[in-house]
Amino acid sequence: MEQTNYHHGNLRSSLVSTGIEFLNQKGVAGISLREIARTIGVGHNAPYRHFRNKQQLLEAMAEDGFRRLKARYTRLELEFANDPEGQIFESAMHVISMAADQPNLFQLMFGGHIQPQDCGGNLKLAADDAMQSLVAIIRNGQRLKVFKEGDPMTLALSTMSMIQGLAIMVSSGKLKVQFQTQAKDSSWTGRQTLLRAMVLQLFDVFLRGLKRS
Amino acid sequence: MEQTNYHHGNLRSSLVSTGIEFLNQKGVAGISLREIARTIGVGHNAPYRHFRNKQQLLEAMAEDGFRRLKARYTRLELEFANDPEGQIFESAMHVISMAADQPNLFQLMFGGHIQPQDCGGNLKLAADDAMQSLVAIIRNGQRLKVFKEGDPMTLALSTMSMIQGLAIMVSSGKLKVQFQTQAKDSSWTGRQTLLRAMVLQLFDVFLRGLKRS
DNA sequence: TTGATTATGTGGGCAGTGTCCACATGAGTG
DNA sequence: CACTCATGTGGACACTGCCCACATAATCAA
Repeated sequence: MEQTNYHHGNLRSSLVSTGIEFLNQKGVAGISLREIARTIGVGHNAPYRHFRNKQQLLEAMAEDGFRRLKARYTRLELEFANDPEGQIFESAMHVISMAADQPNLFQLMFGGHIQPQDCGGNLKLAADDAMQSLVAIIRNGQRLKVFKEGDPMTLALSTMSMIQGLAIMVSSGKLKVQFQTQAKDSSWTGRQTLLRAMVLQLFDVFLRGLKRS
Repeated sequence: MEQTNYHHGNLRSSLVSTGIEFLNQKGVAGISLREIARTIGVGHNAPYRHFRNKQQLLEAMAEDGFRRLKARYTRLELEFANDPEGQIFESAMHVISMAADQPNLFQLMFGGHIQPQDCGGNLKLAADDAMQSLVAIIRNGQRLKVFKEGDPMTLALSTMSMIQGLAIMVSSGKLKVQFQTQAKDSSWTGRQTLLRAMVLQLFDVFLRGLKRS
């Protein structure tokens, strides 16, 4: 009897998870507190015991996404130690494949639906952590003479922008066409390798620069 | 008597423009067909004579944004002829300052709220035009030996990603902090020059590459 | 054990929304 | 003038977020 869902139980987490399900299926605009409560099998007012607003539920869902993102970041940071280029590319790849797999969640996280200053700092930290990791990676890469010199913050912001941009293009479907038409193999791993190849090309421009010489 | 707004008139364009006003003030989620109709002074069903859906009104508003964007693009393309780097930077600057001035409109245009394949191709063209312009600029820059060689489409996609990423960071307020705290001069031109300086720094990383030499 | 307090879930209700419907009105055309 | 068609009107329905008072289960003090 793990989940004592009789009359009480682990709501809140149920709300968040089925919320994310609905998010993936019907987009941010298609989310309804009442419908979530209905499918969980609970009164239409139960969610208000765990979230003050619909907005707060959305923030909790986004926070869940940020948390997963950060967990993976730190794993990659260890896995590719002493390979800053690998660290950065794999981080980018992770964000981008998340944008490909769960475009709506990505849109919720980065589309301006969330105002980090509203919720109790909990979310703001999660969102900033990625930035902190990036700065650290850049700094390490500069020490190893892999990345160019200069203000690490500026370099990190540029890198973040590039990653976000790629992810946005993927999540909004502007890149999907090209790597879907090629994809005879429609399995997840198939799509993943194609996506990887494409991002590799596009990210290389960023690493080496658009200008000549 | 330009606007015969008595019983008939130029609705549709009124709907779009006051729609954009509401968008700027209250965000995408805060837009209500009924409220728009109410403030225009028209029945709550009048909009349905011009748009099948709320969605279609949103698309029309986004299309308006795309149109303005493209108009500026072609102007810049002429103004900075034979200066591909200038063309690209000014294009980026334009997108980004739009993201700064009207973050909600920008979010509507690129945040996944619009499915270009839905509306009658009219919007899809407007959105793709920017891409076409970029490819042309890149090609010209390659001819002038300013940009590196390689598939122009790939280079254009990278550039587009970088621009989008910067714009997203600005519109979602992740960069606002830094260039607002510095801004003693809070006038539009003041903010604009600060924004310009910041983007210049960040974009330079993209032009020269993150890697060392 | 018992009794009170707190956390959690329930139903009713209200204003507001998007969308469908039948109807009204006005402009334009034969 | 009559007819048609584009455009605008009010009514209605299901649905939503959120507020209220109330019910129930868990927790804890005595």
